[in-house]
Amino acid sequence: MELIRRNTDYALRALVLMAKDRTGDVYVVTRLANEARVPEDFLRKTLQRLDKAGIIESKRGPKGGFQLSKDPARISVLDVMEAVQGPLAVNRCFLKDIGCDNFNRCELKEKLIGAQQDMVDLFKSVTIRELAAERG
Amino acid sequence: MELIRRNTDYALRALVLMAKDRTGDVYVVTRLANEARVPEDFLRKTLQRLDKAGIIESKRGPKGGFQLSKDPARISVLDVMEAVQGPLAVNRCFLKDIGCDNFNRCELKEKLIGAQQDMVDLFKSVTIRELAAERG
DNA sequence: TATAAAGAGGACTAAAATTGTCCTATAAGG
DNA sequence: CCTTATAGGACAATTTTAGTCCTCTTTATA
Ligand code: FES
Ligand code: FES
Repeated sequence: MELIRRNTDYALRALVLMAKDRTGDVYVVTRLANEARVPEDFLRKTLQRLDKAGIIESKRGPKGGFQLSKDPARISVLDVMEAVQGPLAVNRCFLKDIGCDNFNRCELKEKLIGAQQDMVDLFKSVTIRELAAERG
Repeated sequence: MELIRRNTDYALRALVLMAKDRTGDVYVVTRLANEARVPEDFLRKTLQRLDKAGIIESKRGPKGGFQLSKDPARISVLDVMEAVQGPLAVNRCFLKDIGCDNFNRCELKEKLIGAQQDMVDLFKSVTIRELAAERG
């Protein structure tokens, strides 16, 4: 099983493209999609989520597009994952909007919640800047 | 998104039940399923995978059932996850049987593969014994 | 040896999630 | 006011997950 779904993967690729030349430009989805070889409409919907999460900003109209709204060093892979595919949990029980009627009696959860926190921290520590920095 | 699917969750619960009283008993799926409040047939299929992975052993016939074949301290959550739901990867590209035609040129992979290894190590470090030890 | 109690294994299904596509609306520059 | 771009939602195809069911094999024991 993979942790990163297609849409998150696409989002990461687009963000890296944007982070590479920090000209402050606005990027049109058509171009990002071509360069990342990714379905355009799907990418656009995904970028809209990043916009709502405050990771990028959208501008409509001619000369419009998407633009980073943060320093790439301050955008973590976790931020992107959670913006695109929702909260990251080890077990379904630990998701707020699902929950578990057995939570109080459950004997598995302490250790697993610990592991979940470690995992979250792990992906919080990898940033777009680092991804963009690989091989120049 | 959650890392542990239903079948892995069920498997963990069954393993913890087995680990709790180390009488060396053989456990019938009907009983495990009742105690863990889990669908019996589905649990049986899941336990069959644990058997193939060498984590438990099955015995057919009357007085048959499943039995731990290792010390619970030597069964990690990762072992169970991989036995039940296959290899754990950060990105689809990193799964052997899927792969990626862009792998050589890809600029995202180094950091992400590093994170993947950390994640694997993390779940390798949590054992059934620890899960079973919670609250007596 | 007949019977019954288990798991083995595969076919099948239902439901849910993922991964898209498409159409209309809205915003803004020129 | 025309064109370029995103916004947003409805829709569809595919894949995955989760589960059920049926038949077969193994084995203890009456
Ligand atoms: S928290 Fe739900 S069963 Fe453990
Ligand atoms: S390894 Fe497949 S695109 Fe990065």
